[in-house]
Amino acid sequence: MSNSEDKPSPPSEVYFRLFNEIGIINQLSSNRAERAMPHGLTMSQFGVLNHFVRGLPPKPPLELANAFQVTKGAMTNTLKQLEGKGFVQIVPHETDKRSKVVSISDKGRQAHRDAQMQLAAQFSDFSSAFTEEEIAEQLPGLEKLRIWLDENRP
Amino acid sequence: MSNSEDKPSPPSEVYFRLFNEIGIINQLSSNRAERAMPHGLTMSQFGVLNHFVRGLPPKPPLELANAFQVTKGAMTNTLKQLEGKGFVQIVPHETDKRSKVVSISDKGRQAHRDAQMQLAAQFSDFSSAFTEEEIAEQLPGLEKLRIWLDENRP
DNA sequence: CCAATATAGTTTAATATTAAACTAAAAACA
DNA sequence: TGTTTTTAGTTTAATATTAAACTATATTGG
Repeated sequence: MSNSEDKPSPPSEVYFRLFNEIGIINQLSSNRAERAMPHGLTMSQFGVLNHFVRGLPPKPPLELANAFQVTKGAMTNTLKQLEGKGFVQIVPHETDKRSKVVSISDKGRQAHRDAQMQLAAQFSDFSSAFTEEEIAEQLPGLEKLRIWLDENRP
Repeated sequence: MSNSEDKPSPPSEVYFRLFNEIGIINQLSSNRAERAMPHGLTMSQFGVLNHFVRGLPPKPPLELANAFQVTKGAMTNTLKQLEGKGFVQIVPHETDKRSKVVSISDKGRQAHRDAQMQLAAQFSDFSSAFTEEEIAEQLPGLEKLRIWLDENRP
């Protein structure tokens, strides 16, 4: 819809198109994913559950904020919601009284499983349309971009 | 940061990682781009200017909302800002009195040029790190994804 | 040891966005 | 033709997010 012209591009055009495509894919896929979320989870909340489900150890809110590249205030809000639903525990840090430690609860793990089921259903047509190999081919290039952008934040 | 484990993935894991990588790249690149924006432009506002600068003809707000996949209300807001800055004109539709027609102004074209300059500067280190060929290789795969997701919105 | 500075988390005000209600005009249809 | 239903745009209330101010604790450096 937005643009499919074949004009000879000025040099920087290729970079622009890269981020444009990625932006559109992100919007379309996020829209899909959000519709699938159970338990009134937002994508931000799901992201936190996912983080811990992947085996990463309990950690303070600030580390989570950094990992997800949001402000401390945003993470305060996200964690408040998750705690309210009983999906995470938040306890004082043992030695540093300024800090806290967040960990996932059994209820949180179950909610994450539910969410994964819904996601799989919501994206079943997608996974029929694209083979795993086809997708896997894209990953290294994207990872390289992601790593560079992460390590060279302005 | 978020995850670099090498466990044997369950089938759907590849798809998940695809959208995860894309989400992170989008966030990092949007962050960069937003910092570069002059004239108090948001990315949404820049998107509208960019649309018209690419030679697309004047069109009603609803078509813009659809093109950018935002609600009519969001587009009302974006256009109000752009009109306030004098970067677009909004006139009544000739025949359909419910509708309006949006077009870019000379001031809007200049603002877009300014923005492009700033963007080029903000991403100069990126374009040093990745050749055009390298990026161009990624585009067809991404386009295919974008087109499928666009044509198969749930 | 104490004062200055840095850090973790919360709160506040502002903003962009969405879904839904609303208004006005056009299209369908009977 | 006149009534019903769609459609274009705006407005409203709710929410997620950010930047900045603020509080409490930790660290650093005389």
